[in-house]
Order: sequence, then C-alpha cells, then structure tokens
Amino acid sequence: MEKFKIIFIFVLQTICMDNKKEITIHDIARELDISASTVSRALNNNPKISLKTRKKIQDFALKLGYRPNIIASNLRTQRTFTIGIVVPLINRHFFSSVISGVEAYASEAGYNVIIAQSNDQYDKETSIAHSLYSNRVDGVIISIAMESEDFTHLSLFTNKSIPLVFFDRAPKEIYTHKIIVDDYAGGYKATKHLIDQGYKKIAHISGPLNLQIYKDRLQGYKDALKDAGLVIDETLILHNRLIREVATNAFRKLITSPSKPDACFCGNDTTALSSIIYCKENGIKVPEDIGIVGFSNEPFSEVVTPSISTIKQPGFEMGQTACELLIEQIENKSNPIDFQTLTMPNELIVRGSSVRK
Amino acid sequence: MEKFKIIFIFVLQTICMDNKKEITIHDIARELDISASTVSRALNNNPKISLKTRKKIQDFALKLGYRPNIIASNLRTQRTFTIGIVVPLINRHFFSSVISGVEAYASEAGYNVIIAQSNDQYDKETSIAHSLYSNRVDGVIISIAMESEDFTHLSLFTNKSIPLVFFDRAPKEIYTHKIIVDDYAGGYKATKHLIDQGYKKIAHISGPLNLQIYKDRLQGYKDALKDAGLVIDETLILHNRLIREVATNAFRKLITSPSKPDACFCGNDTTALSSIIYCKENGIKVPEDIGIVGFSNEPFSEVVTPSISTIKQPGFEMGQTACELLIEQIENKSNPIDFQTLTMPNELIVRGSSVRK
DNA sequence: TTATTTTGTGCAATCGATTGCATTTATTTG
DNA sequence: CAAATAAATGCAATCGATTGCACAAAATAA
Repeated sequence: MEKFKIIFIFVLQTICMDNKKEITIHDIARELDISASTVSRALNNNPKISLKTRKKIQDFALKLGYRPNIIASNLRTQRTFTIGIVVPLINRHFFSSVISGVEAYASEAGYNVIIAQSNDQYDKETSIAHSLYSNRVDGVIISIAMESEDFTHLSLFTNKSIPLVFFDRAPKEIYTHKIIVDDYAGGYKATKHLIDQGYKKIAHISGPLNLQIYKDRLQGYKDALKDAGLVIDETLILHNRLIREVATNAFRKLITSPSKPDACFCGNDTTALSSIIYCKENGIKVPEDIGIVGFSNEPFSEVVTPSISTIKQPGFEMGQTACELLIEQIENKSNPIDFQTLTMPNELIVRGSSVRK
Repeated sequence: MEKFKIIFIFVLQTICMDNKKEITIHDIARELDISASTVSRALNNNPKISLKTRKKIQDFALKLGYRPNIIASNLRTQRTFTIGIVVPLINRHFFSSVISGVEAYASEAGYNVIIAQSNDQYDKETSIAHSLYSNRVDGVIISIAMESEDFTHLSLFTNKSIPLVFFDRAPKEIYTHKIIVDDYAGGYKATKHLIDQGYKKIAHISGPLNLQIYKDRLQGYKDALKDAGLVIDETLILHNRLIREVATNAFRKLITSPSKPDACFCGNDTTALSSIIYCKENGIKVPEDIGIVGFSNEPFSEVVTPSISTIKQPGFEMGQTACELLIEQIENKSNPIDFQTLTMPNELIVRGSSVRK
C-alpha cells in the first residue's frame, strides 16, 4: 500500500512538470530497479555498461526530463568547468571583443565563463581573485589593472596550480602563458608611419609605465625615431592615465609647449580622439598642422572626421587563443608545459588623421 | 606511532602553503578537538556558538588559510550565488554597459555573474538556457535574441520558479519583471524633433517587428506624425535586420525611391551611421538635404561628423536595476511578488545630423 | 539543594553524483 | 560440462559543508 502511494506521487510529479523536486539518478535507479552507479555510468556513456542498458537509461532519463546536478558532480570531481575572466573594463571595445572570443571558445568546449571587472583598481582585482578562487574556477584569464604593481594576489592560483593565462597586460614576474600584442612593433609602425609622412617633431602621450604595454609602445616609438636619425626629445613624451579629461590636458600641454610637436602618437584611440577634438575646437588642422595616430582601433576611430590612423588589435582572436591555451592546460594538468608568450600580430591602419594630402 | 606520523604530515602541509590538499572544516575540527558542526556554525557567525569559541575557530581558520568549499555549500544549500546574463552581443556598447551594471551590483551583493551571448540566434539562446539551468544559476537576466519568436526554452526557469528578469527586449508572453526603455517615447521624441526642425517627409528604418522595441519605436514615429498632422507613407517605412550592409541598402532604396524622404529616423545608431556614410559618398548633405536621427547613443555617434542625434539609453543603470530586482526575488522566494515593468527614461540628444542651421 | 530554563555542542543524515573494488552474470575455452 | 575469462552491474565510501534534533553544561529560579 505504502509502495503504491509512493509510486503514485512519483508518477504525479513526472506528469506535472512544474514540480519543485528535481529528478536524480536515484529516482531513475529506483524506477528501473538498477543501481545508481549504473545510471551514472550509463548517462556518462561509460562503455562498461552494455549498450542496451545505456539506451534504456538514457531514454528514460530523457523522458523524465532529468538534468544532472552539476554541483554535485563538481563536488565529487573537483572540477567546475568554469573559467574566470578578469578585465579592467567590460565596457570597452577591445576588452569586450576579447571576452566575446573567450566566451565563444569556452562555450564550444563546454565551459562557463564568469566575468569580472577590476575597474583598473588593485583592490577590486584582489577581491575578484579571492572570489574566483573560492568559487573553484578551473582557470583564469586576466588582463591586469593599471593600478596593480604587485601580484601576490594571483599566487592564490599559481600556488594551487590553477592555470592562469594573461592577455594584453601581463606581468613579467609570473611565469605562465601570455597572449600579448606586439606593442613594440605597434609603436614602431605608428611612429615610422608618421615619419614617412614627413612629420619631424613627433610627440608621444603614453600610459602608466608599470604596464608593460606602454613601455613597449614607448620603446617602439623611440627606436623608430632613432632608426630614422631623429632626436628623442623627452619633453615631447608624457605619461598619463589615458582617460578623456587627462588626455585632453596632456595634449594641450604639448601643443602649447615651446617645443610644439607637428605630430603625436597617442597611447590609445581615446587619447587620439581627445586630441582631435581639442584641435577642432582650437582651429588646429588635422592632419595638416598636426598628424595623429592612435592605438587599438576602437570602433569610433573609423568613423570620426578625420578618421583616426591606428593600430588594430585582434581582440576576438586573442580571447579565443587565450581560452584555448587555458583549457589545454586545465585538461592536461599532469603534463609539464612549456609556457609560451604568444605575440599576436597587429596592423597599422592608415586613415585620415595622419595623411597629408 | 601512526598517529604522530599523520599529525606530522598535517603540520607540514599547513606550513608549506603550496600544498594540493585543501583544508576543510574537518581538519579544523580535528585540530581544535571539536565537532565539524561547531566549526561550520562558528565560521558562519552563528550566535548559537559562544563568542569565545567562534573567535578561536575563526582565528585558527585564518591562520591555516582556510577557504570554504563553496561547491559543497552550494550542493547542500541548493544555492549558487550565481546569476546568468544573456545578451545578443557582448561586444556592443549598450549591452556591455548593461553587463557592467549587472556585474557592479551583483558583485556588491556577493553574486557571481556568468555571461553568455546568443549572437541573436534562437538556437544558441536555447542551448544557453539549458546550460545556465544545468549550472543551477539562482536567476537569469536576459535580453532576447532577434531571431527568437517562441519562448518555451525559458520555461525551464519559470517552471522551477527560477527568477527571470528581462531587459530591453522582453516578450509579452512571459509574466515577470521587465526593465525596458520607453521605446515609444523615444520614437516619438525623435520624430517630433525632426518635425520641429521643419522636415516634412520623414522615413523610418525599423528592425524586425517580432521585437517589441521596434514595434514601439515605430508606433512612436507614427503617432508623432499623426499628431503633427502629417500623413503616414508606408513606402517610407522599411523593416530590416539593422546591420551595416543591410542598413545601407535600405537607406539607398529609400533615397532613390520616388517618394524620396527629407529625413530619416533610423532604428539604431549603426543604421544612422551607415546612412550618413552613404550620404557622404554620394554627395548628399546631412543635415541640409536630409536629417537623420539614430537610437542608442553609441559612443561613436557623438564623435562622427556630423555627430548623430540620438536617443540615449541608460544601459548601466538598467543593468543595476535589473540585477537589483532579480536578487530581491531570489532572496524573497516565499513572498508573492507583484511583477513590474519598469520603463527607464530615455533622452533625446540633439546633435549635428538633424539640426538645420 | 533541586528543578527548570537557557546556552552551547555534537551526532548523524543530507545534498547528488562519482568511482575503486567486489560480485554477479555471460561468454569463451579446454 | 567444468573452468577460466570477460563483461556488466552493484556496494559503499567519498567530495565538504549544513542543519534538525538530541543532549550536556551552565545559569537561573524555586
């Protein structure tokens, strides 16, 4: 009698799909009068289970609308199939492209992506690291915050051998996979282009030098000048946080200084745009009076007037590659790995802001 | 003898921080010679445990670098403190702003955010829904894909009363919280503005009408015309997927048609931009020959020439609000809730593309 | 001092899937 | 047909934290 009651309730539940109770492998086992282990193995297509039994179980599971409890599985297997990605700012074209690439690759490989943004703050980055760690992500992809100068918070991962892949902004101190853009070449190309266009006094508005990317762009700039036999005028090199207001001030300082430049290689497109807007407002002609090149190929740089010459970075591809390297590491934990630093090619896009007619 | 060995190993492990073995509440319990339950309660600051014991346990846990295994906790409590957000395209300013807002609010409230992008595809959206469901997210924030016309895949959530909040693109069929922009008012304002500027034959390039937002914008457009006593010319209304190439074609069709318009209210900024570029290439002057208004206030619309008049949508705030509503629902599951449809105010931003001198 | 209440801890089951090892069943071989 | 091998399945422990209930200890009341 009691047994009938239970079966009745169970049947009721399977019919009425909006029940609260989840179906588990034990429910299936009970109904089919086999053990939960067999059910588990069958659902995972374990060849130890006969094809017939597997089919029977899978069909039944499907009929019941069974969904595995991933959390229970995670607990047992010590895997979460989740990776974390940390970016300075989600809402920035380059970074959201990278995220998009990561997400595309990850979802294809059966991983979830948890995103977090550091707002370029060290403290936020630290708390994110703790949170991702506590959530037992299988691996982390990160581009470090502008503010971050030490990286002890990331040792959470390295200590437990949780794979870590850096992209774009990678610290020298940590030995792991890195996907970077060839910032040196980018800086060189941008500067060389300005030189080729006949500009002579080329300034550079750079970002904070604790970020390797800005160091490299700066070095590329310097070497291009050197190779062309031009002198490096340190008064034409500024370091800033490359955000709008600050960038405008920096540009004003340059343009009104005694050693007034006739071109400017800006550390990013935002700065290039600020500079162009400043020029428009002050009757300075771009590219006639001053040539401008940016960095990153933000969507707007193509469509402003004049359009901005810039260095195109393959964000989406970087995300994909980073994710590929990460998952490879996650899934071959035993094998020793040679860490590599992949340098993605970037590309000079010549537009109106730097081409004298 | 055996016991000493075990203790020795344990001490070794706690000293050597880069060990693989995780510390659990049982380890702490054993060391402190109390029960695991007490440790668990102490770490959760349960007042049932005396202050003295709590302090002792917490200090010890800190010293050992203990981190709770969230997965085990999730399994037991049936909560994950994770919410999913599904957007058509991550790499799009409006959506990444919303994500940013969601992330900001969620991380403050102790939740993780899993992101996924549907690429505006129905199939992808469906598989995302299954994946989020299987991963036992506590709630979902979603803006539906252009392709999606039925919403049975979302009943996964509604059936199990997993809270769901829609933003921007929300289906009428599902009764839950919705955060939308006042698309009707936006369409009305945009059109009214063009009328006020003296334009007479105002076209509209709309998106697919299975999305409510485009319906509403269209209705706003029509009503504005009606209220101004202008006729609605159906040949001046086109429906398209609002992507670049398609939009350009649509605009060409309009401008070369017999009933050539003198203004165009475009369904989004991308379309507005495509139109402007087309005009530039064909010697048509904006705003003199044709006035143009877009929608969304993409970053580029401010900086192109002419700058694009548009409707500004508060993406970040929408994300925050959506997340707030979602978490409120998650945490008050028992209470019956009155679902609300919040209409966020939007704002007409008048720029160069629609103002005749 | 004893009875009663309050406070603090422990026991043991639970969440749901996985997996090494034991056991049963089917198949092959001598 | 018995023995040996292979194939299929089950048992029970495990992952680590949580929690209802029982119980012991301490504090209070009678």
